[in-house]
Amino acid sequence: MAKSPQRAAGTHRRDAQGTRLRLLDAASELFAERGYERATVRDIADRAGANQALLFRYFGSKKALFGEVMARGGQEQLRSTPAERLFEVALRGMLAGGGEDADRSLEVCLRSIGGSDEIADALRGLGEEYAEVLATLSESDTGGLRGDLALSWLLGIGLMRVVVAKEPLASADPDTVCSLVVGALGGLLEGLPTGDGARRVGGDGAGGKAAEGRESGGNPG
Amino acid sequence: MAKSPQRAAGTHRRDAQGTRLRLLDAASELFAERGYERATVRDIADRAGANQALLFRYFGSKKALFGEVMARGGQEQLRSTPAERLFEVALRGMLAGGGEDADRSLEVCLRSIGGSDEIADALRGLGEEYAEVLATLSESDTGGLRGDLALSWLLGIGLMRVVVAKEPLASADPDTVCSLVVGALGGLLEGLPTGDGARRVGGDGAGGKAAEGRESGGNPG
DNA sequence: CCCTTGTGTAAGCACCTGCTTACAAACGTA
DNA sequence: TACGTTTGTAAGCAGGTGCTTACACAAGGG
Repeated sequence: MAKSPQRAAGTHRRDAQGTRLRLLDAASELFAERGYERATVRDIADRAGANQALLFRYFGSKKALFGEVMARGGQEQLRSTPAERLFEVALRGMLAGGGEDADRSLEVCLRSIGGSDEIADALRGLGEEYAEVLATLSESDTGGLRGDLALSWLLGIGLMRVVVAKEPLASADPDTVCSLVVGALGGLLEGLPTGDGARRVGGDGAGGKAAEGRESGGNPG
Repeated sequence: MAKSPQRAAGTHRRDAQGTRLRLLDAASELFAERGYERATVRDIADRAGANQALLFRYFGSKKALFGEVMARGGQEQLRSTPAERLFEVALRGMLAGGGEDADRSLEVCLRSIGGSDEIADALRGLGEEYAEVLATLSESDTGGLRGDLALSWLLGIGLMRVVVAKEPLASADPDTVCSLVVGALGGLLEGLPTGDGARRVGGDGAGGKAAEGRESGGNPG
């Protein structure tokens, strides 16, 4: 997987850029799977099929490698998505789980929380950018707080679903989850559209009625 | 603080129960402050004013100590609080932060997430009980999922406020936060009352209007 | 007094961590 | 071929971890 094609068997071709990239990919995977602390440089180098000394030659330290991993992914989604769709896109990305080239930055953060203060700083930095965009969806003077609360829910859902694997959330249908969350969040961020998946909510009882109540209540836009 | 009173200066009285309790308290504090991994047995023993060998004599292993810490606190709140008030009580407890004898179990979980799979199991176990109660607040067939989503928000808020310290959420007024969250959550858990703090939401814009829309929409009780 | 039992203590063990160093093998060039 | 540079490798270092062991002190009883 993700192995350089011009790699003969037995003999090692010298390809600095290639091994650097393989190290970056392996680090991205392992950070997402185990978090910063539990992903050791030996494991990362092993998965990349490289020696750990190369890791330090190319990146200097484990923390610097973590920084490059976080800087690589994560922010394209943030900039290529319009504000009113950012929440649903991020939520769906998290619900879809670790696909081939999915953005696992949030997952990395979630699993690395306890690691060190610098990791918390990194998550705060990424959170600033998301929350800042989300805050624009409310015209209230508590817009910043509302953006934080929306982001909190996003991360909390990722926490329970991806990290803790709590049922029934862990294997719930992404459409259903997205619908419930986006519907309830309409009360916080009035600029949030109901979106694609926010319409069909499987078979729902009285709760769905309340969500629809917000819709019929009129979207002040 | 929390030191046995019959402890003379200089001379050490032999009090197994006392040191056991001091170890338990120190562990509770340090697990909450740093999470499971970063709280070392040496630090715990030091804070308790005891030798780390005693820690292993009394508890067997670090994981067993963690288990006793988690088992001690945490569940009284769960059982002494009626379902429809559980969310707000837990949220307010988390917003209030680590008071004297506050229940920091959730905080411990949040900071220990990445630690090991057993820690995730512990959090899942605690989450089961909370989500199970919250699920009773919806009569929908997606009640379990709704309970999980509410719990996710609770933990996400704790994550961003206590661990990440993201502003403006970190220093936001608990009443305001509680009001916004409980209001928005009314769309998910129709059995959730607006509660004490869910009424006065400072100066709010159109978002509050939507929340009121749910109220006037009628609570199908 | 000696002896046994329970409590507290220091030193150490085996292992793992991030990181470094000395060296071998593959190139490019002359 | 011979040389220097770049890439890859194995071994090791200093420090920290959970946990153990050997031992010193305080009781209580004969």
